[in-house]
Amino acid sequence: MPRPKEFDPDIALGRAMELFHTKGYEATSMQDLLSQMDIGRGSMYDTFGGKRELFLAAMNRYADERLVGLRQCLVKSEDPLAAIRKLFLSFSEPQEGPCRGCLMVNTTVEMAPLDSELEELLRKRWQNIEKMFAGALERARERGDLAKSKDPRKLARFLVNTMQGVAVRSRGGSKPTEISDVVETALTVLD
Amino acid sequence: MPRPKEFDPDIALGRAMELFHTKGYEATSMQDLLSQMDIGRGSMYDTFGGKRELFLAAMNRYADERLVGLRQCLVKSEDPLAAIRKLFLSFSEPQEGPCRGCLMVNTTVEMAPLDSELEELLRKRWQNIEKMFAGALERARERGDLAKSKDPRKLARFLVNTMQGVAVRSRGGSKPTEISDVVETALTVLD
DNA sequence: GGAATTCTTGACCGACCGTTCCAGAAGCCC
DNA sequence: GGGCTTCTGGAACGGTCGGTCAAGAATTCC
Repeated sequence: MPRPKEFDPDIALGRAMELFHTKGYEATSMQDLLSQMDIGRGSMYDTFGGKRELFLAAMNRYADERLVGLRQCLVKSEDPLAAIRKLFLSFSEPQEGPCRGCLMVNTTVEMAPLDSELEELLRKRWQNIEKMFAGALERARERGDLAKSKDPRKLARFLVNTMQGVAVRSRGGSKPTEISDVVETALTVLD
Repeated sequence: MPRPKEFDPDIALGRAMELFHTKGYEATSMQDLLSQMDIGRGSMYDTFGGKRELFLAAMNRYADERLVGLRQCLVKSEDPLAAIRKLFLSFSEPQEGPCRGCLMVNTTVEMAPLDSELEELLRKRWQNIEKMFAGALERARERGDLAKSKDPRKLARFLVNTMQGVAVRSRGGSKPTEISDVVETALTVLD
């Protein structure tokens, strides 16, 4: 039997995720990561493989967590339209800590055109989110909360686009009132 | 009198701008820049100062050009609302070359939280653009093309947010039809 | 206790980073 | 042409990059 690891890979990955979220891929050095994860170089390369692999793992974990959150908010909700409204209005609440935006958006902007594998991965993730919104909107339509004339998929794409824009603004340091203006206006398309 | 430069700083800056636009700040090396700009190291540092200064110059030039384009489209238009519609619909036209998005959005995402000087610069730029939209919407309202109940500044923020989202999607490799869905839906808030 | 296996630590690697510097070329004025 | 000044090209700088590797510590099985 092998000697057990002295650190928890999940915790270390979580710390790496935070760092990538804050600084992006290129601006984060291995030394940054190692000191933040509090493990040695060897442990890092043995466990995760390398910087790129570590980043991919962090990205996927972030996306998974976001997806779970959205699913809980959208799919399991009894009133999908109200859930969407609540979700978007929550974007304009002031958040603790520095403005980091959304790691998926940050990565799409920083790396998608330069890394076709990552681009494909992100495309599927965004599609997945879009489908979740489309499903919720479809349910809202069947419940009679959304006009029959509306196209759920088109609306879903629009909502995702609004989220992406808000993520940019958020990372740019926009004040909550500005974001509030945006989401309130965006939500009027559901009326 | 000094010996004249053998290269045109404007052209060199334009080439640097393209490279930064495509690859971002961190992922672009001085060697990349020098070979693309086709000048020597010394000339570069004498003329522009360094990588960061070069980037700032490139950013400002890009923002200036974008601003001029928007001004021509929005401020000088006789029918502001139609101009806005035309502008946004143009986003969904297929574009030549690789998907690079918008340098202002890319920089906001990559660097704003890590560089307070750049963050402030970008904030002013975005505000400027927002004001231009707000002005056009105000004129549309006075012309009777926009309902009196609409808030031009709120709408302007929303439109800028939509642009930012579209820039993200564009850099992520979205197809024109997807972007078309987004802008068509977004434009319905003007009705 | 001894052997086997795995984990940890940190020295070390070549490559590349952005930057500096200088010798020489090239233009202008007298 | 002589004397400036500026520009050019490339060598060289220290530092840091991501990654490798080996020696020693720690754990389990026999």
